[in-house]
Amino acid sequence: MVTITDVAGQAGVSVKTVSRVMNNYEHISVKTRQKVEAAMRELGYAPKSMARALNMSSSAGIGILYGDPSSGYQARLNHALLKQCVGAERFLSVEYFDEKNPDWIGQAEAFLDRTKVDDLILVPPMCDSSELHDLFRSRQVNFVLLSPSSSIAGASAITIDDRLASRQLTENLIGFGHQRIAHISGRPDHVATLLRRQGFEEAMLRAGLVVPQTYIEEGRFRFANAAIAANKLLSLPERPTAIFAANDEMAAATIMVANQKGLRVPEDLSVVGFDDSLFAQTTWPALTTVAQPFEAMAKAALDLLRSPIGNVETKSQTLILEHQIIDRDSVAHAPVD
Amino acid sequence: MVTITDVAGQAGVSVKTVSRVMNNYEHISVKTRQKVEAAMRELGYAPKSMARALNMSSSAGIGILYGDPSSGYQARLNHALLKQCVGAERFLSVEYFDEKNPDWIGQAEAFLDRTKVDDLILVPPMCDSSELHDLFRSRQVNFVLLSPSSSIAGASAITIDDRLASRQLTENLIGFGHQRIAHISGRPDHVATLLRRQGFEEAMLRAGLVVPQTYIEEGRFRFANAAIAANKLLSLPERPTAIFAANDEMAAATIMVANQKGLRVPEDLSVVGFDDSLFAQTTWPALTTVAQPFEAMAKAALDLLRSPIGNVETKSQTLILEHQIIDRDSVAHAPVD
DNA sequence: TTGTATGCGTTATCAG
DNA sequence: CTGATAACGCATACAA
Repeated sequence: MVTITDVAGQAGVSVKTVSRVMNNYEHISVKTRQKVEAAMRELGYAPKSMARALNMSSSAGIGILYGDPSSGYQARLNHALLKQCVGAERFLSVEYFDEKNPDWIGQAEAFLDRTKVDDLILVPPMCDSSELHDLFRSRQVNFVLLSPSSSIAGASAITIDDRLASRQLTENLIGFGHQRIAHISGRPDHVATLLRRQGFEEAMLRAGLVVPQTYIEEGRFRFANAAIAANKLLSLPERPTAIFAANDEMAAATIMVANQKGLRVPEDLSVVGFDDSLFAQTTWPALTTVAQPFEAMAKAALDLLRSPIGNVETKSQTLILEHQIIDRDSVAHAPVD
Repeated sequence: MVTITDVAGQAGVSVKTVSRVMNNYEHISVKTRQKVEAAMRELGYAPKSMARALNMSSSAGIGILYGDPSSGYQARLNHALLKQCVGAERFLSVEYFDEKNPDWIGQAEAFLDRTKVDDLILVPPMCDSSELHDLFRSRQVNFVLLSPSSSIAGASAITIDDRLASRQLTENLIGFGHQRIAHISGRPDHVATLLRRQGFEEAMLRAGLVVPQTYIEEGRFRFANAAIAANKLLSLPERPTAIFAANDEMAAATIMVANQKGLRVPEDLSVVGFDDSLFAQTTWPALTTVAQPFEAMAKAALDLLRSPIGNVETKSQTLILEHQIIDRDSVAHAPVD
């Protein structure tokens, strides 16, 4: 096992200097830094989080409470976080948080006691519980919210602009000449649902396009519900030429229904989704959608967490990260009647 | 923060004695033990796992190295493992293992040094590297293999019977009167690919059914490749009435292609997949497939790990867990010509 | 800009 | 059966 002392020896410097390099201290000569970094590489040195945690009197762990085990969102977020953690010499304590168990506080306390993490990342729906916020504050643990419903005073949050993204996606469709655009929305109890729908309507309004009542159907973010919704939409006398589904899973359902009805995508019907999930690439044609910047979110989360909680009056910022519209093959010019 | 020293002071004994009590050592007087336990309770003492790990150079962590971040397999496995860990007072150290970085040994050593786990769970493709096995053995870390290519001497493994499952799935199809059954296989470098194909052929052989060369296409486990394969299959003069895809993703592609060609599933074409992944439930009709027993696998893995490595001659068992055929809606009686 | 000495909370050694 | 003291690997006053 190679320790910091070995590296110091190899580089011909003291352990403290090596420590400085690792924690990228300010005042250090470039030459020394390079020497140390070379030594670390040669020896294949990896700092031990345990030892480090010991004298920093806080575990290097970052806790993350997730609720929905089946969501690809979580898997991708974890992956991004994991990669960041390696670079930051930290580790992830992932915890399944049973949403159905009403005693959220109890679950959270048990988790804290067990893992001793003092940094937490909260995703929906846990990120919206003020009881949880209070608990964490009283126990002095830092936390950042990912895509919370609303910004919480005194808590940092990271999100993307769902509404803007949806508007852009819709404008994209409009740019292709579409005028009859329908929307399949998500679960009514989810903020993103509202935001995405608003973005859609905003784009339509700006373009002077009308959205008939019948052009908005609820899909609850689920494949099965969306299939029913798409069926209704595509059976309308004035059939839409494009459908914006509030997530990829529902967009996939839409494509499938279109196929069943003998409609070609994108020639007869353009479809866009949201999330850039696995579905977006495993559907044919591949889906035009919007990607959340998981890597950036993970990095931002770690950065936000790094700044110590300090005084309660601490500046708590809400970061709005840039999303990305992914153009693939599910959109084409509106068919001429 | 209350430390072992505080407890020692309160109980009027030495720190070592407290340590002994915590690790329930043999030779200790009942009276002393009670004194110490009382002190621990009064002070609300909780041992710091970090300090312990530092000294013992081993943590309560279970390491798991995963390669493919996009696989739903990993997410489901992690979830199952996580739930088991909570009950067992252990924790999971999930690590992304860059398959493309050729220095597997280096990566693994760094991980071991950093986390000090001495229990490891290996999934494909890492589970098949004998270099890795040697490393772990030399460092005295326990490991269990999940679905390895072949059983490794001196290593415990957990798997399901891919061949049997495939045979049953195929027999299921045959039971519905299908005779012209085609197969879309996986990546040629993956064992499961071979096993699943063998199971398929075995069932056909037993039923006295022939499998023309043209009825086997390679899909590489990927949606896009499978779509091409399905297209070929469904364009054959003697079109198959059923297709067994070696995983759900490819089965989903098959259904999509069928739809595009105006074929109804399952009326005109029956389709089965493998894995019971997200795709199985988000395809229409829902897929008949085989489910891996993730919960049982996780439990078995922890059990196997619990038994100490002890002597090298230790019994290393290979557990073959029961899979489950999930009957959904993608299979129907063969159409009459 | 860099090095020396000390401590973090726990377990292990080896003596009593 | 029990206790003083040295590790474990790293960070940080304090000094140079």
